[in-house]
Amino acid sequence: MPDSRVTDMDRTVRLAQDLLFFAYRDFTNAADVLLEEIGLGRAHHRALHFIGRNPGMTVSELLAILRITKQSLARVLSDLVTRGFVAQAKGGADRRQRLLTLTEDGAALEQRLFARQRARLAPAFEAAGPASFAGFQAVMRAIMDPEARSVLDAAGDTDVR
Amino acid sequence: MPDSRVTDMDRTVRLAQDLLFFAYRDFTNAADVLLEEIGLGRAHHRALHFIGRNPGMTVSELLAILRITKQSLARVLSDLVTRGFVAQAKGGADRRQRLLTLTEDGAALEQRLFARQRARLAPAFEAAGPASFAGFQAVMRAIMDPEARSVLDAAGDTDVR
DNA sequence: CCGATGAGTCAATAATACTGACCTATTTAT
DNA sequence: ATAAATAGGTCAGTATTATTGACTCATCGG
Repeated sequence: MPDSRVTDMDRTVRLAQDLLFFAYRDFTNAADVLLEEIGLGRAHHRALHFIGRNPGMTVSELLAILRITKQSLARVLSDLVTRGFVAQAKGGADRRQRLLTLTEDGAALEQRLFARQRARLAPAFEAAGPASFAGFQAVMRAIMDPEARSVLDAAGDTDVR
Repeated sequence: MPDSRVTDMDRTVRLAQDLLFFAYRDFTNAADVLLEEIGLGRAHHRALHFIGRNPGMTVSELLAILRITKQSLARVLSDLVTRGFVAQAKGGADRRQRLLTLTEDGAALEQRLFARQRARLAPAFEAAGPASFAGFQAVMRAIMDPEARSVLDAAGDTDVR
C-alpha cells in the first residue's frame, strides 16, 4: 500500500485551488455584462487594462504579459484600433516599435469596465481590512512568476495621473 | 471638466486586478505541461478537481460550480468517462441523478496534476507565512459570490480521507 | 396521472487560442 | 556597408472551450 498521507499543506493547497477558482471566476464575471453590450470579449478587456496601466508599452511587452501568441493578440488589437479604443504610435528611440496607448474613448471604456470590477472588489477589501489585504498581496505576489513581480513593480511607477 | 479623482481604493483595486491576473495565470499554467502530455485541457482538470473534492456530487452541482452550460460540460465529462477517469453511479435517493466520482485512475491523475500546482503554491505559502495566508483567504472569500462561499464550506466536510 | 426536474443529445456557432510560414522595416553588430 | 537580429504584421488552417436552442428520456412529487 502506497503512503498516501495528506499533509496540512496538502489541505491548504486544496483550499487555495478553490479560492483561486471562485474568486477569479467572479472577479472576471463582474465586467462581462458590459463587455457583451459593447461586443467585446475578455481578451479585449485584458488588453485595455494593461495598455491603460502601461501607456506607451510595446506590442512585445503586451505579448509577454498576456502570454499569448502574436496572432491571438493581432485580432484583439486590430479590433480595438479599428473601433478607436487604442492608438499606435511609432517609437521614438526604435521606430520599429508601435507604442500602445488608450484613446480618449478607450480610456472612457476602460473606466466603465474598471467600475464594474471595483464594485466587486472594493467592498471585499473593506470587509477584509487592510491587514488581510496585505496578506492577500504577499501571497499573490509569491504565487506568480518572479518576472511578473517585476512587471508589477514597474507598472506602479507609470500609474500616476 | 469631469471629476476624475483617483482614490486610494482605486489604486488598490488596480493593483488587485494585476495580482489576480498574474497569480491565476501562473497557477493554472503549472499543470498545463502535464495536461498536454495526457491530451486533456484545463476544463478537464477543473472537472477532475471538483469531482475529487466533492465525491458523489451530481452533474447539476458541478454545472453550478463551473458556471458553464450542460453542453460544454457534456464533452468534457464524456471524455473523462470514456477514458476511465470518472465514474457515474445512479443516485440512491433520486435515480435520475448521476453521482460523479473519480476512478482509481482518475484519482491518480488528479494527484499528479495536484502535485504540479502544489509545487507552485506550497513554497509561496511558506514564504508568505500563515498570517498572510489568513489574509489571502479572507480576501478571496470576500471577492467571491456568497453562494461560492457556501460551496467552499461544504467541500471542507467531504475532504476527509 | 401530470407537471417539473436531472440528465443526455443534436446541430450550429462564437471567442479565444494555437502552429507554421512568410514579409517588411529597422536596428545592431561585424 | 552589409548581414543578422529584432519588432511588428499577416496568411492559412486548426483546436479548445464555450455558447444557444430544441429536443428526448427517465424519474420524482404532488
